[in-house]
Amino acid sequence: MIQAQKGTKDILPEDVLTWQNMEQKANEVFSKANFQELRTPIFEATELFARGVGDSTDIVNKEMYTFEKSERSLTLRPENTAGVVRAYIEHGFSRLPQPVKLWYKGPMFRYERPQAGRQRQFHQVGVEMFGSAEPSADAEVINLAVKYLNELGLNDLEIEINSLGCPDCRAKYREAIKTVLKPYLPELCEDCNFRYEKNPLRILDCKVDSCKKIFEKDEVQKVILGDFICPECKEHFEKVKEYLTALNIPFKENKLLVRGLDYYNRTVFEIKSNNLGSQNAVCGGGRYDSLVETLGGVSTPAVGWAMGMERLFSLIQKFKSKRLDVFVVSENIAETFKIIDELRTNGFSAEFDYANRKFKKQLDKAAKTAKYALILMEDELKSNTVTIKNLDSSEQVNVSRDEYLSYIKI
RNA sequence: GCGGGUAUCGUCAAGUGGUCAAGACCUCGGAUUGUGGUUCCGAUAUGCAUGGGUUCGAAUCCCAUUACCCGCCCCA
Repeated sequence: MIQAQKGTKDILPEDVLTWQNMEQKANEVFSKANFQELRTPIFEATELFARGVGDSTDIVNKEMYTFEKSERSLTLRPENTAGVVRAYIEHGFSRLPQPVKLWYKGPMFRYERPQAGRQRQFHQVGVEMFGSAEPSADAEVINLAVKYLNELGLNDLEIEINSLGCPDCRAKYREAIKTVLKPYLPELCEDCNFRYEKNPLRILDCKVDSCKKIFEKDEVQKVILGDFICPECKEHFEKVKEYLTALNIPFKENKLLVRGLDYYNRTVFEIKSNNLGSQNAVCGGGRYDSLVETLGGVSTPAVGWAMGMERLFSLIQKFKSKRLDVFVVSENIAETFKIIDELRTNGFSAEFDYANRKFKKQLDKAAKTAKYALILMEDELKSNTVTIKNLDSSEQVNVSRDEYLSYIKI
């Protein structure tokens, strides 16, 4: 027996309505803000992700689905920002009126050990905004995330924001952290020692208790809470917060929030839920002003985010599939087809029994699945009528074939 | 990559070495052949993830493998 592969899942018919709702709401919310959908390929050149996402990240280092085909190295997209940026450059979007505002949805692939809220094939919906370095762009994009979540009925999620500063101030911060933590290196965990060299900012993300204790020391706190960011970055951040406040969006500043992808600068943010288990982020994003240039385009500021749709799915209220409008009960297949076609053409959902069951069984099935039973047995056929039975009220009428449609009220 | 857990019908499950592997839901058939969702009756795993072993005897014990779940890491 061949099964779905580890970390992949079938989205079953019973869940599809809920998924369609997530997609439709995305379209509605983003369209209203004049964001347009962009659909990029599922696979891209491996190099795009190596350069775009950053080769110090786990995503690029150990989680990519990479394969060779006719001497090219290709990779199933592990995220979509790099692909969107590639398309932006390739189609000369920099010549379009700026900002260029895009959104996307679709499957992403990461080779990880699956667990709650983490699959190997998963879906993201995301928003990217190019060409504005203004804090209003950051706020707009966060605003859209919140609007979208609200539309899905999620109102009590925690929003955390932070500013990583620009490359200059980040370098200063990195050095300050390295200096203050240096004496504690032997006490920090193995991972932290590794991070110390590779990405010192991420040390502060560590969940090991003994490490956390060290971060609580006064001198470390002083560095963490200290104002390392330059005046320009600080002003940008202050404006973002001002706009969020104006939008009535509650947020928490989290100085420890550092995102795992290399391309972020200045504003970063996450939206979390307590109902997700250990993978608790539904949304993550931030500003990435250097990525377009890194990938070969003209220097273009940008900001965006992505949400995990499976995580969203587990939080939102599920839709139940609709009851069928009409079930045709008959033993004459040819006449049934005529009626069925007429019903569907007139906007009703309609079905009949394909198994040649007896009258009683057919009505039984109608009662279980539909709002109306349309009876088309010998008597009706003879008199050129149909019997419409309301299966909730049990009322039924016998009416002519010309006017029965008006007796079906949905 | 590391740690923990679980695997019995489409689904949820009982079963802890010895009669034909409970039960429930779903599905299907029937209760004298044109009026239902209730009820009643019946059907449905020679099979207990797979492969070995122990034993007179194994779903039940042992070993290996595989799959899935959960946590770490990382991320959405």
